[in-house]
Amino acid sequence: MSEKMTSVDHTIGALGKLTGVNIETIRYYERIGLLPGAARNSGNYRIYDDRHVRRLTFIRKARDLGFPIETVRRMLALSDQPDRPCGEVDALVVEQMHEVERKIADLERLRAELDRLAHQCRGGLVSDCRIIEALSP
Amino acid sequence: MSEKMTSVDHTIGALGKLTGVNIETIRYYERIGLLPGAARNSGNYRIYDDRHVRRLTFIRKARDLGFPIETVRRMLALSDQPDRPCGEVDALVVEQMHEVERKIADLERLRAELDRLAHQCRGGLVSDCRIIEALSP
DNA sequence: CCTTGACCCTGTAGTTGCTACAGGGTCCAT
DNA sequence: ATGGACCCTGTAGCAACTACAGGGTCAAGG
Repeated sequence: MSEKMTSVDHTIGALGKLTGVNIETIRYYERIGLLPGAARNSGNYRIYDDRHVRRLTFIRKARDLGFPIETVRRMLALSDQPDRPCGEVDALVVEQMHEVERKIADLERLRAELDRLAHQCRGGLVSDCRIIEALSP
Repeated sequence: MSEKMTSVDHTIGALGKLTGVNIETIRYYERIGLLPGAARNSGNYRIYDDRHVRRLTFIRKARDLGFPIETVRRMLALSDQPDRPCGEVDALVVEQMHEVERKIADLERLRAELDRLAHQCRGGLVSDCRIIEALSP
């Protein structure tokens, strides 16, 4: 017996439901070479197998963590080379974490600024609105 | 005497330097109707006056606070109607603050997730990388 | 057998907010 | 008059999708 389980085939709609990825997005991933092309049935429908399901699930999880597409591409390439050290993968994760931390810091600064601004409203007319004043030179 | 100060004219490059806005961006703002068109000199150069400087400064500050362009457009429209109440302006600021807070919350969740992931690296081979495992189904 | 509705196909254009050319014209100081 | 800095229009590109338009396919019900 093969050690592989029987592989189920899916149309693009079924794959989308399984992975939570929009159909248009799946086709987009194929177009940019992120997800390998699928076999086609007699009516030219894409037919996906379990490897596609695994790969697209990987992509979705990585995207949900905010990794850019090009990084996901590199991660997939790495995951296809089992004897390379794990360090590069780890580095990508750490870099993404720093990126997220930078964004958080930027937004915290914005939040403080907006908070300051919002508290200046005295409910009068635009002509003497502190918010608009603050944005004017 | 007019109560207006003498208005200085600027080319697009000078306006860019004054406000810290890229020249291409200034032309873009004109194209989308955010900044009014400028007068032209005999060589068809745009010539800006102080009202443009004020308006573009307003735009830049609002954009720096993360307000979407369409919101900036509404704010500018409001600031042109001095006898309307300030409440709508305040509402836009508050909504933007909530938006920023939502984004921060999303990113905090990501950061925690990434942190968890990064700490799983044991420095081995890709074939037994916990990070890649975690992203696979 | 035929129809109907859900599904699928390709290809292209739109989104947001710029940024980057290409291929020209203008201004001014030397 | 010439060189370099500046300006013009128009278009295309970026990220990462999303939304059509205008078709073809499939399976179930009548």
